[in-house]
Amino acid sequence: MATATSNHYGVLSPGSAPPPHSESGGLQQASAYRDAHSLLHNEYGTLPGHAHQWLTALHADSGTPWPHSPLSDQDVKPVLHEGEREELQTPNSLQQQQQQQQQQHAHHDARPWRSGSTHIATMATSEQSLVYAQSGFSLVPAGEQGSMHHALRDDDQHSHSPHLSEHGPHSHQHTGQDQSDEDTPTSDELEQFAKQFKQRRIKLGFTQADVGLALGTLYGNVFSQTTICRFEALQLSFKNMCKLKPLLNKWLEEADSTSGSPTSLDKIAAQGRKRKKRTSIEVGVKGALESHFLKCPKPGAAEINSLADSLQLEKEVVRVWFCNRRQKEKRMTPAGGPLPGTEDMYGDTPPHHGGQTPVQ
DNA sequence: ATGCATGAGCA
DNA sequence: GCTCATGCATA
Repeated sequence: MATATSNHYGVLSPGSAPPPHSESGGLQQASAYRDAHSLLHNEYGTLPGHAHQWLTALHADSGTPWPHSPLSDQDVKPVLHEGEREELQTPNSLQQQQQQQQQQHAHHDARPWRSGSTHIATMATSEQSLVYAQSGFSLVPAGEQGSMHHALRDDDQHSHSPHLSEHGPHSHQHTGQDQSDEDTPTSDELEQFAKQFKQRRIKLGFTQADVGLALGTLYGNVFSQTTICRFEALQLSFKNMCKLKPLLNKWLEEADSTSGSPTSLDKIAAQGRKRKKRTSIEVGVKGALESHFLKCPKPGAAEINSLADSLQLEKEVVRVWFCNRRQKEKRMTPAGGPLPGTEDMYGDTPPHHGGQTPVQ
């Protein structure tokens, strides 16, 4: 509302926006294609020169990696129809995430997610350590990271929302790997689940976009390919992961049981809101921004102004860039995740891991 | 898969 | 104006 720069929306394509998902019929597509695709596609090659990533980013302000509370939701998407599914409609949350913000500034209790299975004493010394710790975990098979896993702290799995996202009349599960779909999962569980989810999804021949749409038909909450992708890649906040997990879990069950039968994939998806054209920030400029970010991850308005001025960018662009940058820091998995040859950063390399395809 | 963007809710 | 959830557009 404040500075709605130069974007004007209101352009809607009522019911037209053709989602070219000509694949959801159950043909071929996804499986093989996606496989190969992602396998040889580690394309964050656009990185200008920031190899430092998360390791260098330590700020004294909000050191805590994931200061969120694992439960709560806020979004009640306006897309649901009055005849849809009532069981799953996320109850309107009143107090979402603001509390966390305060908490994260106020303190940082070094409480690991995993309820006391291991301790993180080694890193609890400073906030910086926490940052390191976070970035540290990337691709370790769940269950092996006894030496040093993420020091995550969630605060309140109780503060509100009695129970929300799921709890349908479902009481069956065939997968036999999941047991917690109603309590707060640990980061390990999330990682594990994400992995299995992706695997199954591909096996069943669904694309990430398909799943996003299906969630809409199942729960009235549509999600984009992006979100599904980020879930699988653990690139969401812990809280967000927790929220999506039950949904995706349910979808898995659905997809599995109805694998083969025509699933009614309808549902409108796009209510076109015209976006501002994506600004492409040049590598040089990006580098400058990152430099500033390292020094000051939270520049004030004045600083943003001068920065924008010297870099010849809109102030809004700079502001958003910093916002996104900060947000990125808080994700479960930094970005790119599995770096080649970086699996034993801590000398804790287990002789083996898992037994299936690691990642794809 | 990811970069930039929008918007809700809050301070 | 921030955080946080989310997604269009794009590499």
